[in-house]
Amino acid sequence: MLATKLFFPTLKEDPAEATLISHKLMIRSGMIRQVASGIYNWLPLGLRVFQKTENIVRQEMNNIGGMEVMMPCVQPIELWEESGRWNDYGPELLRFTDRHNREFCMGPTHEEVVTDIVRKEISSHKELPLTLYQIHTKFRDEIRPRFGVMRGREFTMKDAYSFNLDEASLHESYSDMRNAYINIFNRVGVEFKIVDADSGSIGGSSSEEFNVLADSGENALALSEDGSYAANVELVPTFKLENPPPSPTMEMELIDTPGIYTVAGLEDKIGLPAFQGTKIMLVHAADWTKEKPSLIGLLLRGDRSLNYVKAEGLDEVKVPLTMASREEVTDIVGCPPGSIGPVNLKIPVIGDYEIAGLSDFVCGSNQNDKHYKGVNWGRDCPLPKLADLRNITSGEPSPSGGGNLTVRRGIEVGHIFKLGDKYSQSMNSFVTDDKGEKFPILMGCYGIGIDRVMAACIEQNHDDKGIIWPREVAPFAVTIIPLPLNDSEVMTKAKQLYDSLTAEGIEVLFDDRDLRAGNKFNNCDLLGIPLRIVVSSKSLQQKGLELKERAKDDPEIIPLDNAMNIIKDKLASY
RNA sequence: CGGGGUAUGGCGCAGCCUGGUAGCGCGCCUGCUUUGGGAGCAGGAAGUCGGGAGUUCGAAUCUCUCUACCCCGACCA
Repeated sequence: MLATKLFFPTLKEDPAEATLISHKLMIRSGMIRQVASGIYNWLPLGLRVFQKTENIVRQEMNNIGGMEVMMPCVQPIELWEESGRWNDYGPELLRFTDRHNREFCMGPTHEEVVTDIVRKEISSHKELPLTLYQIHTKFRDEIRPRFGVMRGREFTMKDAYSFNLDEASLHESYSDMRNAYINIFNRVGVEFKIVDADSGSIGGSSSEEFNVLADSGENALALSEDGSYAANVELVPTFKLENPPPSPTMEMELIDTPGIYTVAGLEDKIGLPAFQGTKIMLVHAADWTKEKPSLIGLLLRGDRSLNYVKAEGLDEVKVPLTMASREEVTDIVGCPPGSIGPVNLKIPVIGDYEIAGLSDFVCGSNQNDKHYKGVNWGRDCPLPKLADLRNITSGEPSPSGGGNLTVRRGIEVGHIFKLGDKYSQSMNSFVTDDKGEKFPILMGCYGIGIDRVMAACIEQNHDDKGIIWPREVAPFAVTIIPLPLNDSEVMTKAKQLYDSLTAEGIEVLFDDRDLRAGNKFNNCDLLGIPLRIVVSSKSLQQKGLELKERAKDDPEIIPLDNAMNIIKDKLASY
């Protein structure tokens, strides 16, 4: 490919709309441009990387016997009513009507449609197991799209679905898929962790997430020292305390705390350590209705954060978890949020296990601008019902016993689920087994966000000059820069090398643009192409070429007559 | 949806407080020089100042309103 023929509008400066490094670099290198919030154009250079990523996924899916299909983006309401998700899925599901006033949605995922295919066409156990997949556009009307294609509304997902007769077969499909994912992410060139995960709105029994480790990640992962335990913090259990709290040493006392409505505020202004404080979150109770709002308080130690998944697991709490509005709190409790506490609170409270260990603690007084200090369970306020409510933090012991946990950030790029018979039951997808009995087909579903993988890959592979693409996803393997353009020997040799590499199936960007060398070098670094070859009159005098790896600082001179082999070796080792 | 912010040539920004001629850098076009890490000089083109309404002799600037985009929170590949 000649650089003069490639449309890749690069930017010297960071675009104003981007904050995340991968987002900035994708725009600056001319890979993508935004069309609307969370919706992007893929320009030629971006699409090259996109298709390479897609093809790695496709190859690995085919390797485990997956069969590619393509299902529609637009899906009818009927299928979603059957599965029950027309109600369960919130405003994230983009719904609309056609000219005949029939209702449709843009598919955020394809369980319903794929189940519909299978229930109509498969009726015997002899036709199982079956794995279907597609690489296709999805639409989720995210509340807040951000970070470029990392969290877009329109995005591309590889979604695979396995259909199995029994648990053993499901498990086999699941572990094949798991291995395929490991191959995929290794080939894409990202460092990742597989963690146990919550199965969320998709439903199903067990699931694992593939997370690319990156500080910018939205997931928090708990990893044990010895590697024996890895889970999304949403899932990591905490336990009842063994020991009773220390004996009280203080009397309960009402103190003035004007303008202080947060634990951080107490810490700043009256020097209270956050772990001596408490906080209470008021959420909608299970029997909450608009007409009759009823709330429940969730009490945590001041320095802890509420775990939403655990909270939603409580019978008393409305799902999805909804924080009470300021008005609801004021109406029901009699004072606005920020000064609420368990002493004489009029609504039920569930406390995190850990609060049982507190004595002489500080809490809100249910009067504005005042807190209690020196509060003790039993004497001043009954100990509430306890449950596991909080997120684990770095340094706590692993549930597996394998040392302490470290919490790290990760970008979720893949998720695999055992769905079981959730969709088969609700959508009536059954097969007859060898004894003539009917069983619901067991399903697994397996997703990879293609766009997200690319962004995550850049998060892990860049420097201050630009992207450093891993070999398999790089838009080109090699750039050739002839210097100067008007030297006929340089051009001849450069062209010969270009032709030889191209003939070997190696993708080369030939920079024939009439630009200064510095422009080309900087562009080349920005685009992140693994190998750069400079053919110059200077190096030709020594019968050599200059070769520089993107990931390394210094170039080397390689002999012209052996250049092909050296380049091929370099690429092979990349 | 709650909170915060931004909107001015293609891109990045200043100007707004204190109303009066729309400016800078990069990019773009022409010419000359230069030519290994985002060149120099000279000349040039390009802006409904996000939309609408209002105040005013006069609005990028003040007021109201709408919209879009970005950031922080609840969602997920």
